[in-house]
Amino acid sequence: MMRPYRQALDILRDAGLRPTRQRLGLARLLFDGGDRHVTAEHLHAEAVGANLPVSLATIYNTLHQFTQAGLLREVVVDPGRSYFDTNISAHHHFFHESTGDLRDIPADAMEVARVPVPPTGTVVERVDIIVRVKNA
Amino acid sequence: MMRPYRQALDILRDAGLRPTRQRLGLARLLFDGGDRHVTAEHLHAEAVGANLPVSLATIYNTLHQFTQAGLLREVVVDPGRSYFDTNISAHHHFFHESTGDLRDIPADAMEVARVPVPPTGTVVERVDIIVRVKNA
DNA sequence: GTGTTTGCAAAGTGTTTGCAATTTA
DNA sequence: TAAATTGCAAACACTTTGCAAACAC
Repeated sequence: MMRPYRQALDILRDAGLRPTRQRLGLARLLFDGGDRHVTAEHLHAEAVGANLPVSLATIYNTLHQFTQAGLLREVVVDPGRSYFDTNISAHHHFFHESTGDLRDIPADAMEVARVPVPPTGTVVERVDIIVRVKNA
Repeated sequence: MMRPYRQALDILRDAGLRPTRQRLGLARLLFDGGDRHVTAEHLHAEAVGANLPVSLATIYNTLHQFTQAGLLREVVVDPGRSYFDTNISAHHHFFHESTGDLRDIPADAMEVARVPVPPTGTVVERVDIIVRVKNA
């Protein structure tokens, strides 16, 4: 698998982030393959398991840098735990609180009729829909 | 203002919660007046300011007991901070990340067309819509 | 009296920060 | 070599827990 390396390199270049070993490795883990939802802890375990020694501090730094660069999107569904989503296009989420399972709902699978006018002096940044599910 | 006391008492009775001084006081702060959004810290400060000495531990206990009793609803909008909403009917929220301002959107002010089928083995618990706003 | 509730202080989570050592360009 | 990045360990914010004292019934 050589191609993902090149891709990761370009992704970082385009984002103006210096392509360090850690960032390259994390970018490959995150952006190779399909859409992913990760927590810092989760990504850290995965990186270490993939022979990419990274500190948790760097994981946090990187997740925030990637988010700021528009490569990731933070999803708030759980108090006290942040999820990051590699799918940055408009879409929504299913969330299973007891399992922590988070998965995408394509934007066109649901539709919001009439977004209300926001409070004076503010503008809408985005609309997040979380469909909370539990075991049947 | 004597009436709220009676109301708070009944609320606790109906919920099967022993009407202690702390719970009565907090119930009055929360359910007297209109809909409110509070954090634990916020409610604690308010209680202490209202001459109701309560420990933060009790605030947390009480917020969870009230939530479990269906008197409050937890709103997840901010990683690392829990909001509790005294409006327990179906509705949605505006959230201003930089100010922490959280306010209700009446259920009938927006409409979700087509809620997608949840993952196998799960059922929809509820649908939360958060309209994230920022300064214009 | 008996079981519940409270409050303190300690412990726990997930996250951020300061700073010296390392790495990149 | 100069500037950016890493990683450790300490610090943080918020929340939970253990347990003895206080309280409600």
